[in-house]
Amino acid sequence: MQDSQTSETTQKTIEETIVSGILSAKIRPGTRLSENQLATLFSVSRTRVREAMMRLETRGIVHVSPRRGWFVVEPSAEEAIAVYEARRVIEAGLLRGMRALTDEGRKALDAHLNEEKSVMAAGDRQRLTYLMGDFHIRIAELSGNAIIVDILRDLTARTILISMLYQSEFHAAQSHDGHCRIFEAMQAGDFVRAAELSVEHLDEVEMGLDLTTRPDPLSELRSSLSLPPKAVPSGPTVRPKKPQLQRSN
Amino acid sequence: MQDSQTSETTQKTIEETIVSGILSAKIRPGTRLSENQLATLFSVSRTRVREAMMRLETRGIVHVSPRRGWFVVEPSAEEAIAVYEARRVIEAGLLRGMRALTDEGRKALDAHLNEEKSVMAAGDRQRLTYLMGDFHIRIAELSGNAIIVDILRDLTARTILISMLYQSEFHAAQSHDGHCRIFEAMQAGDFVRAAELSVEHLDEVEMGLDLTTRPDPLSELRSSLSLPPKAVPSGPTVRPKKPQLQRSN
DNA sequence: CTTTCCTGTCTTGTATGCAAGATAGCCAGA
DNA sequence: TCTGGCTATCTTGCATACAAGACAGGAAAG
Repeated sequence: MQDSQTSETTQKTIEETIVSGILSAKIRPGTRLSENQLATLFSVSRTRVREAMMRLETRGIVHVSPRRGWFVVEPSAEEAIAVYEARRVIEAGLLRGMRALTDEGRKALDAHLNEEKSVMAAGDRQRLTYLMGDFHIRIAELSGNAIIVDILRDLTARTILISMLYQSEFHAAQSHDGHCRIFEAMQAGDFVRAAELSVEHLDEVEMGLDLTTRPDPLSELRSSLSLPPKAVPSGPTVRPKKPQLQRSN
Repeated sequence: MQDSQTSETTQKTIEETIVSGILSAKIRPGTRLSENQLATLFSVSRTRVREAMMRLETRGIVHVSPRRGWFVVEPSAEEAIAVYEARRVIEAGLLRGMRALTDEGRKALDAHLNEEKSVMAAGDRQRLTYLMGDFHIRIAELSGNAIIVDILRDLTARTILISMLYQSEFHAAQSHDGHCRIFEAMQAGDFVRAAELSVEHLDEVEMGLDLTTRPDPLSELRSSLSLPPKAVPSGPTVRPKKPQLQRSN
């Protein structure tokens, strides 16, 4: 938008570089992000880097271990479940509320699915990872609601980190199929069906994870000794929580 | 949570103080938040204050005008619409996905609604504003999904800022009624109905706004001169957007 | 060989200093 | 009276210096 400002551009660049690195699976969960290294890399002082890190932290993408360093988050199994649930809620709610698919929207999604197909054939896995996540963001963009787009972008980034941690093999064809079916329902104007398909699709992907694989081999020991978990989860929780939201398909 | 750490507590305190100030309508949109004043107020250096501001900025709650100062956001009419739409999407999606209301959940909501009623009678408007927003957060908490709770908390804060800008009179009784109806549907186990009622409720509140009232009297002139808008909207938008999501009732 | 402790180094945490833009108020000139 | 410009002051932007915790590696003691 306003690229005339030199100042603001840099911080956003650091943030967006890291986010897009995650979105295309170039940055793994747990990656250390040294303030000094990033500072020299972007030719700025640590101050600016820190600001970017703080922002990314509130977006749930990085995490700081006090006086040890910044790390790309490694979502726990519980967090993984929460992320998928949040996506189901938002994406289903979004599709269900849609009324029509414009011509440009149809074209954009069609082009996207074609690219998915060709990149899948070409075997460019990083690009494919990016596209697979981006499909959902593109749907959000159709709604024209920037708030939802931003939320889903961050959730998608976390989803990709989750895949890198818990996904043994990448069923790209299956995902692509799911996307196509959602698109078909949308084209048919059946957004209720599209919402259902979206939930099913996310379920499929989630089911493809092995959430028993612990990214932190010490976590079991840690919890049995009732030590604090290694990562600060998300934002502050004010009241105690009693979980029980269920699948809606 | 982890109150043992002195360090981390302070930043969160600044952030949460401001957010809860907004949630209870004690802080108006457009309020200037001077780094120096906050620093002396919380007995920390500007550095910490800045970090809190950066976080609040990514949460869409404050906004910085370069070298002029930090301000609590004054959502434009377009942003206001987007916020309500996002809330409809998320809250409806959430309720629709719920399966059962636990006993504690029922009690919590019941107690909440009772407090709404008594505070409404007592006429404590700030507390009432807080409660009216908090009802929706409490529903999110029933899902046990911390991600959704955080998202809705921030959206609720923005909603309250929007009310302060565009709401001529506060139809508290109507809102309370809406809450009660949602609760009844939930108790009856009819979450589809609860979702519909939630959308209707948000529609009602949104309809009660006068979105033609410009908070910035110069905005019309500004736009006719095609100057940039006075506030940086939300996060970065990567692709151009074509708006058209519609009401779902 | 094992254990313990110590110290050097690397990390973030925090404060502070200075730069630079924005603004308001005043003063001078017409 | 009105207009233009200058300056004093207040704001954030950014870099840097130093504090302090974490950790690794080695030396010394058993």
